Amino acid sequence: MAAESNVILPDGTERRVPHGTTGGELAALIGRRLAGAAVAIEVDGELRDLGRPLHDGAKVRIVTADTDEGRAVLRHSTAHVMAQAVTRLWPGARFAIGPSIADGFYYDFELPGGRHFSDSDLERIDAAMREIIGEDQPFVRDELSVEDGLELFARQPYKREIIEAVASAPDPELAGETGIGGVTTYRNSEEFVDLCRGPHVPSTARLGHFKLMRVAGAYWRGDEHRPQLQRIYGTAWESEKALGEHLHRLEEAERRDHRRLGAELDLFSFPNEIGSGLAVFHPRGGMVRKAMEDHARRRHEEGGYEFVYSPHITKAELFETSGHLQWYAEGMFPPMTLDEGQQYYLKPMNCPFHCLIFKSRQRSYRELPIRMFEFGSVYRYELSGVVHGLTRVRGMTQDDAHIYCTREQMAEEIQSLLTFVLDLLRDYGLSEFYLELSTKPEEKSIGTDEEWEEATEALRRAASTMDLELVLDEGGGAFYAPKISVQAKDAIGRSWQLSTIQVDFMLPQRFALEYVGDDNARHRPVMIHRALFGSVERFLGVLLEHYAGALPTWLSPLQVRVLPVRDDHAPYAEEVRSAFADAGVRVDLDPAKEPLGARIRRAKLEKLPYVLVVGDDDVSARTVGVNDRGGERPVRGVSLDDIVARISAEAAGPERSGRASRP
RNA sequence: GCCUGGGUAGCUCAGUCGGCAGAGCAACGCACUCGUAAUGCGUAGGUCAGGAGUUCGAUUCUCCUCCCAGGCUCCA
Repeated sequence: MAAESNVILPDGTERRVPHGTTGGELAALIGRRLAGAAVAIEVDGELRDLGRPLHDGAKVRIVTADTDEGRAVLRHSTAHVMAQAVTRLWPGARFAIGPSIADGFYYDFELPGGRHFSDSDLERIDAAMREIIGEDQPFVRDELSVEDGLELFARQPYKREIIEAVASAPDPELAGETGIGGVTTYRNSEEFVDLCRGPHVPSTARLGHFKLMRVAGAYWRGDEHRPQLQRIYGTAWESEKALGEHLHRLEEAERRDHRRLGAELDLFSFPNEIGSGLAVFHPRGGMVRKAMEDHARRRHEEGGYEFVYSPHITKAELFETSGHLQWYAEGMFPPMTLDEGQQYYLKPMNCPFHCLIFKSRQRSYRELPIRMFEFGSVYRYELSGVVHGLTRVRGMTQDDAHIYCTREQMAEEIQSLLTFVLDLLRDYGLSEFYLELSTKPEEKSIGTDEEWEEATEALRRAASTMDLELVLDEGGGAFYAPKISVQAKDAIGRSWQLSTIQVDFMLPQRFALEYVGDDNARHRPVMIHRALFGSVERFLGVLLEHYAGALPTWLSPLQVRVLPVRDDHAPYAEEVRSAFADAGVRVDLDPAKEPLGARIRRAKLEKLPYVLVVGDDDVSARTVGVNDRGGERPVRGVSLDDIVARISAEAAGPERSGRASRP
C-alpha cells in the first residue's frame, strides 16, 4: 500500500498527498481560505462529501459555497436540519422529500395526528434549526442494503416508498433522495438519520444563512390523488450578505408586480362583482392595450395576414368536432341550454371558427397560404387556486392566427413565422430569448406517430436555424399538435413563455378541410396555430413587470404632462399642450393649483415619460424645461419645436418593418 | 379543486384580553401662485368581506359562504 497518492487538480497539475487524504484535508493543503469555503468535492465528475478519502489518480475539484453546486449542497443540508428540527418539535412526523431548488430548498412532511403547520410554527422550527446548527453535528454517511434501508425506515412509509421505487426502477427524480443500487443515509445524531444520496457539508456548523419562507400544501409525488403533505419552503445562502441580496431581489420583484402597478397606475382592476380572473381595463390601461393592438395589427397587415372576427359563444357541436369538449370540458365554462335543449358554450379557443371560415367555400392551392388573424376573446374555467393577476385569467384576448398552407409550404411558413415573432417581440423591448420544443404528450393525443413526427421535425428544423438555444420539453405538446414556444427573459432575468407556434394535422382532418391542388385533386391543408403575445392581457402584465411600470413612450398611456409654474403661465402652457396634441402625442396639463414640487412628484409617481415645466423664461423664449423619466436633473431652455419633434417621433413607436410585405 | 395565511375608509396599515372605530396618503372645500419628488387649514369618508350562532352586548369568539395572497395539481 503506497504511502502517498496522486490527485489531479482542475488545472491539470498533479499533487502528491498522503494516502487516505480526504477532500477536506486536500482543500486545507491548498489553502486556508479554500478550506473555509469548501462544502464538497467533485471526484471523477461526481460530487462527494469532503470527509471521504481520495483514491490514487482521482481527478478532483473543490466545490465552494459560492457556486451553484455549492449552494445546492448547503441548501440540501439545510433541508436536513429543518427535518431534524421538525422531529424535535413533532416526534413521529413522517418525511417525504427535501431537495434543493432554485434559490432554496423545501421539505415535505406529514405530521402525526393529521396536524398542519401554521405560519407561527416557522419561528419555532427556525429556532430549533439554529440550535442544531449550534450543536455542530456531523453529517455521517452510511451505505446500506435495500433490506437494511427498509428496516431502518420502518416507520417512514414515504422513505420506504422511495427506496422501493428506486430499487425497482431507477427514477432520476427520486434517486437523488436515496442513491442508486443501494441506500445511502446521513446521520446527524442519534436523534436523526435521513435517506439521502448526498453530498452534505461536513457539519451543521457550516450552515446558518437561511430563512424559512412559507408553508404550503403539496401532493405526495405531485399526484392530486395521493395524500397532501405539508411543505415548508426556505432559502439558504453562503453568507449573510448573499441571503440579504436574495431577499432584496424578492422585494424588487414585488415592487414590479403587475397587479400592484396596475392599481397604482390606474390601468385595470378585477372587481369582485364581475368574478375571479376577469379584468376590466380603465382608460389608461385601455390606452396601453390600444397601442399594443394597433401596433400588432399594423405588423400583421405587413406580414400578409387577413383580419377575421368570430362570436364568443357557439353550439356544442363545434367543440365536439374540434375535440375540445372531449379533452378540455373541465377547463370550459359549463354550457347554457337554449332553444329546445340546444347547448351553447363560451369559446375557449378561436381555431374552430377559423376552420369554418376556411370551409365557407371551396379553396384553391392558389390562395394558400391563408393567414387569418383575430384578437379573439376566449373564456376558460381556470380553477380558483390558479388565477393570478393578468397572467392567469378566466377571460382573455388572444392575438390568435391560423395559417392554412400546403405541406410543402409548411417549412418555409414556420421559418418566416419565427422571424416574424422575434421581430415583433423585439419591438416591445424584449431581447433575450430561447426556444422550447414540446413534443407529443404520452396520454392525451390524437393522430398517428408519423404525423406527429413530421410536424415535430418541421418545428425542430425551423427552430434550429434561429441561432437561439433550443430546449426540449418532452411530452409537453397539446393533444393535437407539437409546439415551439418562445421564452423571453425580462429585465430581472425571469423567463416568461410568450409566443407559441403549433403545427396541426388534426383539426384540418376533423373539420374535413380541403383545397383543390394544381393536379385538380382535393388535398388536406396543414394548419399552423400561433399567438405571439399569448394573450394581450398577459403580455401587458409581462411588460409592466419588465419595465417596472415605466413603459416605453409609445406604450405609455400618457406621454407628456405640461406644468405651468404659475397661473399666469397657463396660456403658454396650453399652447405647448396643443402643439403636442396636434403632433399626435398623448398629453395633459396640470394647472398651478399646487406647488410645482408636488406636481412633479405626482408625475414621477405616475411614471410619465416626459414632464415639461414652463415659467417666465420659457414664455419669453418659447422654450420648455424638460424633465425626462430617466434623467437625473431637468434640462432648461429646450426649444418647443425641437422637443415636439423629438417626442412625437418617439411616441410613434417602432419603425415600420423593413420586411417585404407579402401578397 | 386542495393546503397555509389573510379581508378594518379609495390606498397602506394600526386597533379592539367582547363595551361609541383610528392614523398617514388620496378625495372634497378654503387660503397659498410657487422653477423641478409632498404648502397650510378644514370637511367628508366605515353594515370592520357576507351570513348564521354564542352573549346583556360581536369588528373581536365559533361555524358557513365569498374574495385575495403564496404554494400544490392543472394550463388547449
